[in-house]
Amino acid sequence: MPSSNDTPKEEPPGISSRDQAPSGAAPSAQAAGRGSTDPARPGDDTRLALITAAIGLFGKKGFDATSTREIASAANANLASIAYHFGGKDGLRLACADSVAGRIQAVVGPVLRDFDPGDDPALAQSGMESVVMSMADFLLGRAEARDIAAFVLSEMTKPGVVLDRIYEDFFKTVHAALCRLLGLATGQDPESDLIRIGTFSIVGQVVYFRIGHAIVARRMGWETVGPVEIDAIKSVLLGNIRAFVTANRKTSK
Amino acid sequence: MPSSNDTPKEEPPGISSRDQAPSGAAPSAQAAGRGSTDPARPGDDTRLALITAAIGLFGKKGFDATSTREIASAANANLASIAYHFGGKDGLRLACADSVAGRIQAVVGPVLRDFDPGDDPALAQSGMESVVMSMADFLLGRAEARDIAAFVLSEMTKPGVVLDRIYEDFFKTVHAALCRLLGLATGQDPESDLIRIGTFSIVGQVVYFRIGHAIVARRMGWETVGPVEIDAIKSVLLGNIRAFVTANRKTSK
DNA sequence: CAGTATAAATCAATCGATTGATTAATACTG
DNA sequence: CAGTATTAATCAATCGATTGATTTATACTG
Repeated sequence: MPSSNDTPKEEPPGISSRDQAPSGAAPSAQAAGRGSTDPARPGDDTRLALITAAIGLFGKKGFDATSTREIASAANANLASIAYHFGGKDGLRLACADSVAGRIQAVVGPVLRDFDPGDDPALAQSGMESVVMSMADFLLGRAEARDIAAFVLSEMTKPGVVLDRIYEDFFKTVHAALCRLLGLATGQDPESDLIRIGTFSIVGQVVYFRIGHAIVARRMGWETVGPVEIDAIKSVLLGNIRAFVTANRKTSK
Repeated sequence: MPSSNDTPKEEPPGISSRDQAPSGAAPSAQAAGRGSTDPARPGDDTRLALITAAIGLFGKKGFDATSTREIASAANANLASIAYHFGGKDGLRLACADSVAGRIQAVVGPVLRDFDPGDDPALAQSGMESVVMSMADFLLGRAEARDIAAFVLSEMTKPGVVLDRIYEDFFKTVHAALCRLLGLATGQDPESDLIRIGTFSIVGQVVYFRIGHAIVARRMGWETVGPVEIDAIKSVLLGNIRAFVTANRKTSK
């Protein structure tokens, strides 16, 4: 038995590198539902169940308020499986960040990539509007999205590895794409302070209605935030986007 | 030993009712720095130190991630003093909410109360603008305000007694006052959905730049968020307010 | 295909450390 | 001295992590 046992034991899978989308042109079916064909390793069930349960609990109660026993119980898994699959609670948090970033990227990525406004400002504006409206639907509407959003937002305030990853994988790309649209719609430089900050101010509104939805609902006299209430919010958001474009449209010169 | 020991023990001071601003026309010096004159009970030093330390730690690390020992140590107080003064960790959280609500109310309350735009839309708009600009300065600028804001925002997501109190003491009043101004500026009904949601969308932008300041700074290439960067944000926010008023101004009719 | 060896994954049980809370004794103050 | 306030010490409970054993799935061999 050698004494220089530097590596912990036998390196459980996926504690140091990314877990999903392992290589460049990987089979995209891995992150999705249930790959019954090829790369369905037996432990992936537990992996996914743990991540799903953790995102929900982290979003609802916060990271520190959620115990590993709670997560394992919600995922119908054993307590030790967290350490086995993710190296520990922090590894699970990171895996949740990857999962969230990957899922959102899978939804919003193709839309932003395939949508080419050319040089048509009106088309760019309508693209911007539809993206923001989709964001609002996602953040305010679906119950599963609430957990994801709450998890991301809880990680947004505290700097760390999770924030780095979410930023690189999601925020940077999406924000830059939106700046392209808004810049084209207004005729401004997409990377100007006005457009970059303006884009933040627009998406910030959507985010706020998720964070403060309890306060908003109370002030509005809403018992729940259903489709009708979401439409009311979206109506104002849409007006704000158009007001921004109108107010900041560069005169032809 | 009696068996029907319903009341916990001997009811330490201030676990059930409000502690600060006990009556209506209370001396406003109590919440402020150091009342060396009259109602300075000996234990108030520890009380205030605990609340201050707790707000800072709750804001920075979150409620659940902050231990009572950490708070007591930061406040140079004994661990048991938390239970003595506030009945427990949850009581301290509630006292923090009271303190925050009281302090903000003391700052923003008189401004909103004494400012009477009459029926001048232009005056109402400039009032709205200055209030939002002050909010931005407070939330983005001062370091002490960051803890307060972070504490409030961390409590905003999870319903509970703290949220109730903050809402009643702060959000409801301020939001209604802002709606008056925005309604007058646009000529719309201050309690219409448009104005109420629109007001949320405006203050939501300010809040977002506090929550997402790490992401914003990274995307903008800012190393720190100093006065220059705050001015850049405020410039866009000001433009958004004016764009909202312009876009939603009711034609005289 | 049968039989064995290896690896991956799950399991119950337990570890030391830390949590919030509580106690009894002491110090301060008017 | 009486009441308020602070202190050190201790409580049961729970935390994240780890262990060794066990089960399950895959690979190898003849």
